[in-house]
Amino acid sequence: MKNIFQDTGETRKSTQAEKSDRMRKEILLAAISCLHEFGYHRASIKKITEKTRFSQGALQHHFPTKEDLMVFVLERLLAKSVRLTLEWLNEIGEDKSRISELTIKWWTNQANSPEYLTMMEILVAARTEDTLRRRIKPTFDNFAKVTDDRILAIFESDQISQATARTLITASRQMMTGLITSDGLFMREEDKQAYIEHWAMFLQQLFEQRVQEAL
Amino acid sequence: MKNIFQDTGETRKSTQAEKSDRMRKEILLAAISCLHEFGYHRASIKKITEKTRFSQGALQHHFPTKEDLMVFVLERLLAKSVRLTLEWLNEIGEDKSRISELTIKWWTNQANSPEYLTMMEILVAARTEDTLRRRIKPTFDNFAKVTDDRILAIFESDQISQATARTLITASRQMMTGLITSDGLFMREEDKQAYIEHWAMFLQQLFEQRVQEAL
DNA sequence: GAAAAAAATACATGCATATGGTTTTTTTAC
DNA sequence: GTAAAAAAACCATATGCATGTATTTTTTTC
Repeated sequence: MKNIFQDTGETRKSTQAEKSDRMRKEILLAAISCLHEFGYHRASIKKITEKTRFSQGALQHHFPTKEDLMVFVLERLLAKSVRLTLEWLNEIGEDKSRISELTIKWWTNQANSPEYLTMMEILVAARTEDTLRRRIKPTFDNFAKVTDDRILAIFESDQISQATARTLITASRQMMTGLITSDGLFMREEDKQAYIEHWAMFLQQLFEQRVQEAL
Repeated sequence: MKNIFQDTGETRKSTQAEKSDRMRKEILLAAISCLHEFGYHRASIKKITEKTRFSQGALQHHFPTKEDLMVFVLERLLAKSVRLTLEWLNEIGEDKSRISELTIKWWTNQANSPEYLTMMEILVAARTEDTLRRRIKPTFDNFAKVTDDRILAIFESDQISQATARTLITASRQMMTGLITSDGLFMREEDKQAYIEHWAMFLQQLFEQRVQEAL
């Protein structure tokens, strides 16, 4: 809990809360690293602990169960993803001729990153872990709603229909998800990059209704 | 191994080989069921065994390690998927006005099936399990090559370029993969269906170069 | 009926989660 | 400033499960 006396004029910071925050941050980074390296089930509490300066007991003081930690990790990662995605959508709204460039950027900065893979690991596990799935559902519903609203707002008075814009943007994200979790496993990095670039160019032309030349 | 005496005139069948085959088939079904229900890591040898009429020792006589079994399951599933996908591509080649209908069919019969989810479970696990990944790589490379060749052949002399056709078809598959493993976790079945139908209609119009009206 | 293969049984090993109690550090109150 | 209280961190361990091995029994094949 934050120090509620912070704005009473006192210069003294809440050391305990600070330490706690720093520890949770360090645990978060260690957990992401392990999930990315070992996958959900082989990312054990022990391995995560070993990547921090702390003991297993200390970690389990903050997160009594592994599921608690995983929910925390997913919420943090998804919050960041929401922020970046909204910024990204705003950039598209400002200048729709940059869709191609921005799609490639989203791939490079988001989809093709350890953090995104980490989210996928947790999500895939959540399919078969009922309580985990129930706990992260609200976070995800919020992500879906917030981004969806923004897409609708951005393409409100556009040539392209809102439904089409939504389908294309959603399809792009899902496609990249598929590309990192399965199809991309055996592809070379440069082939994935080339594929994304082709897709991005294609999207640009669709949004500009110049598809005749594209085909 | 098949009985090499089958065509010597003897009516007696190779009982042992037959039993062995039937057993592997039963194990395959049990493994798919467990992978679908529990995910890769919680689908234990014990649980799989309990879904068959056999003992754990019997199963481990056929598949000494869990990885051996997983490789077998993936190879069988992927072989079936290759067969269905080639049939599907042929249908598209025969009548390109059915792309919309056939895309929905591929979703219903393939992507949105327990077998496909099972493959995804193994694939996601393979990202972080090095030896498993190495063992299934050839199978996957073959899938990629065979389907790619067929796509190129089908769109050889088409209005739409081969590269574009390949990108769209690959994107469709990757998108569906993303839809079942992550994005779709919290979507209602009918919303996923509606989404796919919109995408399918969209694809159809792209392939027929009537995108102007679609937007 | 003997040899080989398949199937069942029992078990050893290792790891992962989570729990209980203990020590240390930090905060609060006098 | 110091003592009590609370929080954080640590340590040891119980419990359970999963994999894989070794041995025995049954079935099949020749």
